[in-house]
Amino acid sequence: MSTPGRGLHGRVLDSLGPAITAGEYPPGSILRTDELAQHFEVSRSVMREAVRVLESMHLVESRRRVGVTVRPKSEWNVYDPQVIRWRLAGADRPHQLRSLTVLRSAIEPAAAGLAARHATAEQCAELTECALGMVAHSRGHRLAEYLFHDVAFHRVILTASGNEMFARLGDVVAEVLTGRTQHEVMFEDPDPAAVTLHVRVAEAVRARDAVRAEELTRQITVGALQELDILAP
Amino acid sequence: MSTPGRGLHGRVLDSLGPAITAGEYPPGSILRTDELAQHFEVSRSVMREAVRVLESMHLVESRRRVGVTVRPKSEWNVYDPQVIRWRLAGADRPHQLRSLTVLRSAIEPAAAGLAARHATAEQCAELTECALGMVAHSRGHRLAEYLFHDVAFHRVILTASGNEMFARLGDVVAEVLTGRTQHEVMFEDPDPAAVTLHVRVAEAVRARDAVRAEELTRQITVGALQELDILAP
DNA sequence: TGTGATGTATAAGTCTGACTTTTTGTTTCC
DNA sequence: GGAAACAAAAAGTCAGACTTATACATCACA
Repeated sequence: MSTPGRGLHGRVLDSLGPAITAGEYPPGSILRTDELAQHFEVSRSVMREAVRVLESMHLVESRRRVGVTVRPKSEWNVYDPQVIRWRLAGADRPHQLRSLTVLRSAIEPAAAGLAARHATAEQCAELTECALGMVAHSRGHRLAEYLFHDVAFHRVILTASGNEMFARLGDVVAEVLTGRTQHEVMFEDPDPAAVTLHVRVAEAVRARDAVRAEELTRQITVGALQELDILAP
Repeated sequence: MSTPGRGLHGRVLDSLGPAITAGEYPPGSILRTDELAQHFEVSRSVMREAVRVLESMHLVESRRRVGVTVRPKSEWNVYDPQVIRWRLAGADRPHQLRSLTVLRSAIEPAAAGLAARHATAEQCAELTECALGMVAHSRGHRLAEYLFHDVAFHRVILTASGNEMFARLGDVVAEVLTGRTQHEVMFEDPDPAAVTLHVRVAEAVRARDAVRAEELTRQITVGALQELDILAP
């Protein structure tokens, strides 16, 4: 997914990023560019580029005569899609998944309300199509196809809200939904109630009923939260 | 604010970042590292580091034999504090301010609800202190002091929610509130109703009344949205 | 003994030049 | 007209020399 191996510095990041976000180098740890460059068998310039990227994510801080120090978790740019992906791939995946689901439950109802006001006719059609796709694949262990339409549905909602900040959370939601299907338990077919809710949200948006779209979406996110509570109470 | 002039590459970013986010180089524009390096009078290595950072923000994409192309706005990492700052300093400041205020109105009520459940005794005390500070400076054009306590109040709420994603929006909210006071109109003393609402939110959190804290915070954010509508309908 | 000035080692920061690799666009040839 | 070979362009990589800021230790002086 995304951009794998865009140069040497990218491969260094794919290795160092997850290590830092996983807490392998605890906050306050001091790294030295030269040592890192040796360890990853790259030149200093490549290593410096990688460090610059980590610095822009507020994962590390580079200071003269000191080295590259790992910053406390509370300062990380946790909205950076790359950071999110690293953390979801690491040990605190459950914790991260919960944080993001709580975020979803705040954002998506509001987005749905706005979508009901601003969605274009085309977006309404897409929404209905996605919902129907979910229905069509909600039985018989067609999880991959179901997920595809589920992700598309939420992306359309977020985009149709007309708010760029909401729209950019599409990747995050996709990551959460995908993660839930792939790594977490999802033995059985999706909850029929959830499927129905999606269909009704699509209807509400098409009917320009902002209040109903918001409330129904809230029910979807509440369901997602409950699902987490069942898995890790 | 933040980290001004952390090296040569930082100064290049301070110049190039705002230019790109302001649309000075429209999406699809092609820049060349060597030319940029000449233009900014820095070495290629410094320029490359700057480009790497812009790349990690998804502002540009670097491809061999092509150059550094500016990505469409829809792909930018709009949650990156640096990007937010650049955009707030640029021409589409009003648009950005509106997006962020809508985001606030989705996040903060939810955060307040969680804060009512999870806030420590110390955080409750801080909250009350902030609210009282707002009251104390709500008259007589003491805008700077009022702002200080306002920002602190919202930071505590977001932190006390216990959700790291919410907590990291503290800087964004601070930026919005500061921007409102500094650049936008705020001739008169703050709205007394808003001040009262903050006091009542503090009370609700202390009383562990999540529903009330959420509802009162919603009223604060609704007020913020209305304020924007009055300024730019 | 404490405090301020001085010195020094260290690691990041910067620059330069040469070389490699990928990719695009053209040209050639069947 | 299409495929294959070619050439040029720009990013990517590397190595080495030099600069600069700064933490820390040392020493002098009060």
